Amino acid sequence: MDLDLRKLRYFVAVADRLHFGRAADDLHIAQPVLSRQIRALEQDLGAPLLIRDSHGVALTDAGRQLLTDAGPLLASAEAVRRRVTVAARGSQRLMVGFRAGITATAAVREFAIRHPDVIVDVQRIESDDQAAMLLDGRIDVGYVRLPIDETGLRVTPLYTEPRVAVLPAGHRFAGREQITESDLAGEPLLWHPDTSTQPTKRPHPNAGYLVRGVDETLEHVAAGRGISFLARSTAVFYSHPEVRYVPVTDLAPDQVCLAVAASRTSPVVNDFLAAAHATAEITAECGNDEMWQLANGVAAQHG
Amino acid sequence: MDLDLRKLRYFVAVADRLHFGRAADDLHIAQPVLSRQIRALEQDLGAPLLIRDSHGVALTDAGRQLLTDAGPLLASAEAVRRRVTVAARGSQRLMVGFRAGITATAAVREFAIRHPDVIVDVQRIESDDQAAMLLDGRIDVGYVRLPIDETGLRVTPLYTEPRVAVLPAGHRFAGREQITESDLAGEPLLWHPDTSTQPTKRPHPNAGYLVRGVDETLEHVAAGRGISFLARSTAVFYSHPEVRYVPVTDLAPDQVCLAVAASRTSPVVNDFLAAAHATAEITAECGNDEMWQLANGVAAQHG
DNA sequence: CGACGGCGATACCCTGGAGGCATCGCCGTA
DNA sequence: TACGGCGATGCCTCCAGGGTATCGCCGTCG
Repeated sequence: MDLDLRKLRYFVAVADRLHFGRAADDLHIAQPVLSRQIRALEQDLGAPLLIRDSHGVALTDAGRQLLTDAGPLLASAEAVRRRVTVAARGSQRLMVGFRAGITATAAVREFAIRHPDVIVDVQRIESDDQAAMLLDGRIDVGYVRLPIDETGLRVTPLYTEPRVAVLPAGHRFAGREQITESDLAGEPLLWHPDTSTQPTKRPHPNAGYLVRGVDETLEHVAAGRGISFLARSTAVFYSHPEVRYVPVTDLAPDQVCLAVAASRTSPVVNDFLAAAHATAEITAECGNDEMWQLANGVAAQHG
Repeated sequence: MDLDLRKLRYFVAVADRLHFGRAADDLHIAQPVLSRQIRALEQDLGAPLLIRDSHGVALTDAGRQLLTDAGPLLASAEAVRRRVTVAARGSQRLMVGFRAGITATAAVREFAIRHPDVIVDVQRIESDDQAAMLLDGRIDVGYVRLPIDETGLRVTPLYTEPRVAVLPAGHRFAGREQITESDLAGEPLLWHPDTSTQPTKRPHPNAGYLVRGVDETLEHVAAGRGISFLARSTAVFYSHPEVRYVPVTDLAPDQVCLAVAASRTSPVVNDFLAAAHATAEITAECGNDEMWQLANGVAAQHG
């Protein structure tokens, strides 16, 4: 009658690996159990999900459909469990996520006027799981940067800010006042894997380097493994002795948005969204010209 | 580890009735089973959900949170199952829902140019479950009318149309060219229950009459049980010998929107949305002045 | 060409959970 | 004080989910 979320989780494991034995290892169960559970799921849904033949395991149409749907459903279930256990503790809590360079302070302060009883936690988030954290309830509201997979989310734009190139200190453009995108044509670019999309797990072209978060980006750029780009406010917040920032005049600006899970409806969340929109200009100030020049002066003395 | 959707469904039944015995009847299981299952769920979540004392059963904070979250989660699970079984049949299908008075023909035709292989089914929907049908996958896209609970949905406005009063043929204003809202002050108004919000199941003030859908509305108005309002295009499509439509000049217009489940992402759905937006003007024509005058002339001869 | 190894399926067993029925304990009320 | 309503408990059965051992198929390699 009802879907069995455990079987669904098992199916996702098999579909990801396309291999019963290894999936069973991942799940810490024996392979025959997994084999039977998948068959039971197929019977339950009345549709074959996998094709097993001598060439290995492949997905059917129904299997592909289930794979795309199962992740969000499991995330929702996780979010429900998380919210219930939080509600059981009695204290009203709101977890706000923010990408590097964004300060939620103004919105939190504004929100606290209306809800002095609600405890607001803030947590930094990264591009590769910003959507997942919203969907599975680890954060209630997120200051996110595009691009983001909007599936299951409600995303509203807040403001934009220019982007800067991240160059090693010895780079030929490192001292420039500004450059254009075409100046950097052919430069090796660090690849930021985005696991928020389908977890197809193909190796990314960084020759094995995992680039996640700003600090790591700066390290890799400093090490000469490639260049990267950052929103200007992020560049204001992070400096590195071996790294220089140079504005790129013709690069599409970075879009900062507010995001919540679409299924999430609560007056507390709505009031925070209102507060965040009301204080958007203050939030945007972190990356304005003044802050940029100030930080740039500091950075210039740094090296 | 994973949430058990069956226990969740059981919990919703108990929370709705606030009575174990009756909830067990609803679920067609014995009361002791239900009692144990709820305890198991509480243990599983690590939080008490219900307070049982001599005064009956009440929800805790955690229980309230779970009740609000459980419905959408169960609907999502249902949607997943439905989509998988449809995908298993191989044929690409798209179910389009539309409220009374709206014709999806133009969008369907436009969509068919791009996707001749996709079978487009259309189905009329009502206000009281338009959101639920989107959330549990019975329809993929909906031409809906506001108000609608946007939780878990992606709703984009299409067009607006004026609204008309629905009056019995013998009403003192039945022959008027137009009236204002204040003219109808004090008139008994039919109440349309909206089960899409919390199913609190309190009796609605219609003295026992269930008013659902346009045809029933017309019957009740004709019987003199009250007056009602309809979007003009709906009035164009439906006529009744004992009922007259009169434009209300100062009533807020009816907003027609497109809606999809927020978790639903598929190129087919997106293409239909694009087609629907592209043909919005054609769709809106059903309620324009010309159609209205034509229908009104017919209706005048009708009586 | 036969032996072997990888991999999913099957056989069989054990335990725990979900269902049923009968009954208890509590409490409000007649 | 007796009774009735209601949720909890005790006890049984049965099946689903977990394990181990093994089979059957097939590709590969000596």
